[in-house]
Amino acid sequence: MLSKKTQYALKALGYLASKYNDGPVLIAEIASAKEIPIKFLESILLHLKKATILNSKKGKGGGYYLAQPPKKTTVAKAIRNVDGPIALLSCVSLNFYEKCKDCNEFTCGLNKIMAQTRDATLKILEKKTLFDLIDG
Amino acid sequence: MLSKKTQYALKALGYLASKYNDGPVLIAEIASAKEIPIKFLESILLHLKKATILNSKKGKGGGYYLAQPPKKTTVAKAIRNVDGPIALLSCVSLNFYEKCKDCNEFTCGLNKIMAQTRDATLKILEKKTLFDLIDG
DNA sequence: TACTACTCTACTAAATTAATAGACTAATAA
DNA sequence: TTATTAGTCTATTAATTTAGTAGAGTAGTA
Repeated sequence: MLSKKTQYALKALGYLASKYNDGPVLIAEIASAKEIPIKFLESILLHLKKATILNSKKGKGGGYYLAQPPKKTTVAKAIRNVDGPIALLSCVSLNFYEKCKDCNEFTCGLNKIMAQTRDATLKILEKKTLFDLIDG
Repeated sequence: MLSKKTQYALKALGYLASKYNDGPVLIAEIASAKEIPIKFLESILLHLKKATILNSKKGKGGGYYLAQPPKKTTVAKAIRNVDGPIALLSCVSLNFYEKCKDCNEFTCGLNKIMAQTRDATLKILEKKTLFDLIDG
């Protein structure tokens, strides 16, 4: 399951995608539109900015906005940045790989199943973008 | 990511699948073969028994064994029994559904994406069985 | 009837997740 | 140039989940 934090992140990104072209959006506006605790959202947005998914503008008229057009950022990238691995096991993760301490990946039945699952999941999440997160 | 508990469960089930026809297997044997803390494994196996995935026999010559032939139990069923939902969000879970408090499922972009992901994942995990967990 | 092995309850420790508080810094517009 | 607005950052806390441990009890089998 995705963490609450990731759900908040995706909701916020969907909202910002829908407001793309409207200039910076206040944290407070996103928080109230999507019912996210404002301070928690603040840290999430900051994190996404460091990941170059978002940009921000300070001062009056400032706020957060997508660093690129909505269709340029995949949902997979967003999830990985907040939650980490998408795969169900570290030993089949492409971006957060870690070897199992005691099992041989060439003979491990579980490894094979989870690798297939990962592929099926990524086939979708690597194609979906922030544009697809816009409600409608 | 699957919890450690679920990983242990799947490893143990794979081991029992490989020993199907050999009669009951001792908890201690499974634990040492798969490097699982024995007391922790004990509680996992008991849980799987209550879920009718395993049976056990007490006394000398006793132990745990699969309640059905390996190909009769799906990996999806095993995961659900230990970890709970396979879907990435409760609002798209088939077996552990819970409504999001504030979003409309018909218009929610995230919901649609996650439902697709769930379908892709289940297409695999509902077909794979404990037989596929056997190392080789 | 003694031994073996599963059963069950309760507890604890560690890690992760979720959320909050508050001081600080930078940009903007008047 | 200064008041205001809004993002930045650090630290802390609370809640929940996960992982693992201990030990007494019960039941089946040879």
